Amino acid sequence: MNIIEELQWRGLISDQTDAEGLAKRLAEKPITLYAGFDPTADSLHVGHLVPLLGLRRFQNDGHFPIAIAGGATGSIGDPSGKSAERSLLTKEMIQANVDAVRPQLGRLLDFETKTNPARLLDNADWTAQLSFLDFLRDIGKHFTVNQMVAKESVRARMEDREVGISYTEFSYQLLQAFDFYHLNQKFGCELQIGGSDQWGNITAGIDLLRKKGGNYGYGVTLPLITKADGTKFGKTEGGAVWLDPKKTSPYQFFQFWMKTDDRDVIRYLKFFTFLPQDVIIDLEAKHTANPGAREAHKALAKACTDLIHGEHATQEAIRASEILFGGSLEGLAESTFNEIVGEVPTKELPLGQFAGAGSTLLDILVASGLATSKGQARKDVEGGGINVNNEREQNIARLLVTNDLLFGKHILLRKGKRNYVVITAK
RNA sequence: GGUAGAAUACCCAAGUGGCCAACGGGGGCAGACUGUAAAUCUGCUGGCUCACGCCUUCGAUGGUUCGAAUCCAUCUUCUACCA
Repeated sequence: MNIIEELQWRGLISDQTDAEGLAKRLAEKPITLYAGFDPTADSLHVGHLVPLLGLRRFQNDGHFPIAIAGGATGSIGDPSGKSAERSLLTKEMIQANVDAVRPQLGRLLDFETKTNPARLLDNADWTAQLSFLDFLRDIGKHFTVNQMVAKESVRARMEDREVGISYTEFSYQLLQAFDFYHLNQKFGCELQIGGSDQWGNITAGIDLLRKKGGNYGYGVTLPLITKADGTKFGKTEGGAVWLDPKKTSPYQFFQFWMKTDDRDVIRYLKFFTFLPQDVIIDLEAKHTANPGAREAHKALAKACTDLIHGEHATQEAIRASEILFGGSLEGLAESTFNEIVGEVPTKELPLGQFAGAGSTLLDILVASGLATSKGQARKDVEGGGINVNNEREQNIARLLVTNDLLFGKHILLRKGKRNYVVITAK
């Protein structure tokens, strides 16, 4: 099975230019391809994984991947998929974001291999020093406003008279096209992959390749990840699910995948893991036969966490999950409990708060972040949603005292089924 | 620039002098059932309080009134039609 068939089987091809030509080209010899990632935040999130893993899939098949941290494009703002103009980030923020995102991009690609090493570049390197006049003469001349306006991302914004589109964002597609051209000239890059919202930007690049250099380029877009319940993929109560362990801990990351809707889990295995076909087919059979066993969920969560945080962190996340969802804390060894400290959101409070009469459970709930106000905390307790050390507590007058501390220092609070916070007294 | 209309809690949306912390829907949180799933049913959904109650909130500011989301004035922002 070749790479395209593999991607098709996984449902990872949304659209492609010249499918026949690309298949033929790939069969001849390894291709150089790229995908761009604009540093809009100080970390990538799970939504970025699809194109990033896409690069890796090509690399695994012997091709040369290039990941672009978009220091230049990120400073302009891509209008694709955005219903309103975004405010610009400062140059300092962009640089900080690029610095943060680079190692994340790097981690998923292989730079060491002798046969087809990956490259990691910042498009600011070849865009920043280009003068405005040169850009207009060398690049702008090859585009008609007519075709630029026809792009979905631009048209949508032009039709909405309230929001409109700035000249800055309008120009985005030219910058991205220039990237493709530059990479084509310098590294012989012939293929660009990206999310399905990137179609217009990719074809703009292919056009530029042909008009300016007489070269032929290909484009493949990957699907937007959807959820069975119609909500947006990659979001939780706390916002996006980040790859940075400081923003989303490995335990939380692991749990994110564990919570996947049954209807989505097989698709996600195909999208987000490198597990081979036969393994996924086997998991699908098991999942269909006995969904309650959650075999597919476990495999998905493990594979994804391994990939992003490494095996060691994954084992800790699995261990913490087993402890927390395994049942009673009865007879739990301190060393075992310590495994979940820091994995689960942990809040340190002064030991003095538990001395003597102690503090009210309500206050501690607010301090832990599990409840947003005392009123909310009271309702949660009255509603039976709060567990202290895994035992339901419905008394709103409950005080937490030294005696409640496990091993003299911890209290395990839980709201609902799976929102845990470890309180550590110091 | 002129005329008419609109602005309500996370979102949509009722309310047009006291019964309004404000109907209803969505979303969110929790409970039951389960499998850390989905669907379904139930409760909650401004803050403080054990509670009576108190405080803050209906675009902004000022006013009328015993009493205002509701009436008046000014301002701001949006919408529609006209220029």
